[in-house]
Amino acid sequence: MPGAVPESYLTWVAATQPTAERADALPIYQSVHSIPARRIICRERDLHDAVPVICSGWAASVIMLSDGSRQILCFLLPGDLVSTTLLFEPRSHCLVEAVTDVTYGSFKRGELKELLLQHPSLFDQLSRAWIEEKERADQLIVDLGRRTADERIARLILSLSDRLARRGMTRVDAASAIEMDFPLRQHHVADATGLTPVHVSKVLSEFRRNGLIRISDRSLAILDPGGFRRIAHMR
Amino acid sequence: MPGAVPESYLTWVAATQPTAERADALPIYQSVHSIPARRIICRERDLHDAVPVICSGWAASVIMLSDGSRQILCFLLPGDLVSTTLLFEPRSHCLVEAVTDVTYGSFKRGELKELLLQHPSLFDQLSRAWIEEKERADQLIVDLGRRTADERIARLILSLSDRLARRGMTRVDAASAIEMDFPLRQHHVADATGLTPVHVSKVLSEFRRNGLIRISDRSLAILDPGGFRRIAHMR
DNA sequence: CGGCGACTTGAAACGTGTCAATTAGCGTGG
DNA sequence: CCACGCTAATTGACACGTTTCAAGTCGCCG
Repeated sequence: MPGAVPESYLTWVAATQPTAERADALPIYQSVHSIPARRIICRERDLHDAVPVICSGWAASVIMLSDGSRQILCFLLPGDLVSTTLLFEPRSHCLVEAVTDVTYGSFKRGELKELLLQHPSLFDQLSRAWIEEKERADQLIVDLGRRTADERIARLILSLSDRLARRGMTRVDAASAIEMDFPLRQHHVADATGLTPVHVSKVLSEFRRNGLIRISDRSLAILDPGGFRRIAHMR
Repeated sequence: MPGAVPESYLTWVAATQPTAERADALPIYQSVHSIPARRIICRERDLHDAVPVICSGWAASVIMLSDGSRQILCFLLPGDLVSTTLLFEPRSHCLVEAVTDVTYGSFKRGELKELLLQHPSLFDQLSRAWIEEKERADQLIVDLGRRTADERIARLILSLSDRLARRGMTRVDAASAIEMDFPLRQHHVADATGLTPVHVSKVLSEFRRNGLIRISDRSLAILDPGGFRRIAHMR
């Protein structure tokens, strides 16, 4: 069960339940919650003694500025810990917001900490989550600091499609186009890439005109993965 | 001894040496190294079984792009772990480069991991380092995504001055100007803020013209801390 | 039917990048 | 001692990418 999908919450459960009980009997979760789209899961400076893990749906961690502009730090997909720092301190330093309807489970921090010290495999898994979280943050820094709007947007889409693929949440069709659910509004893309919604619209239109992607009805297809990756990486 | 200076390597030593031995007898370090300015401390994809901690001097972790441009992820000051991810995996995903002459000590990862599990206080200290590293990365994301050149540069300077102040490495003069050593070249500032060296020069000149800062001989003074902070935060 | 949010499109403004010329400082070697 | 070449920094003119502003479409829901 574990292994192939490092970020899956099933993996978390498997690691904390070495007796191989079923994933749907989740005594490790303190509780499971449902949140409708656009609602806030936790506020910055809120205190929580529980660590949320996304079970279904998409969410975003966001930092708000005093002038009303927003920066999305990362999108949270099913299986993601909301933030590894929440394992160590109860205060979240950013807002977590549901993009779609979301369900999430919560670990009690205290219990988790004990388990952590007892189960080396869980410890390793946590380290991997930490490393991955940090590497994504660093990549975003490079994207925002040194890449054009086209590159930023293409890389956001590709990074999401890679993360979804690892969860088995993408389809590849006959023409080898990669298709996935894509619930983000253009303002989400703008907030994540440091651009304006207007410019995001222009870039996506350009991508569409060039036959690179197709977007319809909250789903996105990468029609030319090779060409799209080329746009994403090179200057 | 510990407490007040969370990032100081003295703190690290104190925590790993609860018998209160002197900091200059460092059996915990596998070794201590000296590196001249501009030289590389570790390369991306290098493997290391040791975790470096800066003892003196400034360094930078850098990501290089294929077109030759660079993004600095963070500056490393005395007492900083080069990266908390190195505690968990031997592969560094970015370049670490000495800005000034640097000395650094190395922990053996294996030994450190054992100590970590035995000493809860060391564990807490590590969590704090981790949280701080992540918060700085997230702030940089916001700066690069949502702030102007003036703001980015002012915030870089202020963040460095705050970190130095916590180490007792700043002076405050009669006119309450904050003074510090500032070994960065303008291209370092450019690589850290996602700007070009030319534009950095223009912004710094503007700051100087407005009496906000003074730069001379590798040292920087914030002449008007209030005004400077105002530029840094507000729109 | 009216209103609202998401998206599109075009024109103009603005911030930052690029290019080029110039100066200053510094270590090296003749 | 000076000439040389190097790197760092400065400055101005211009180009380019992105933002801002505005108007307009479309689909959806009350």
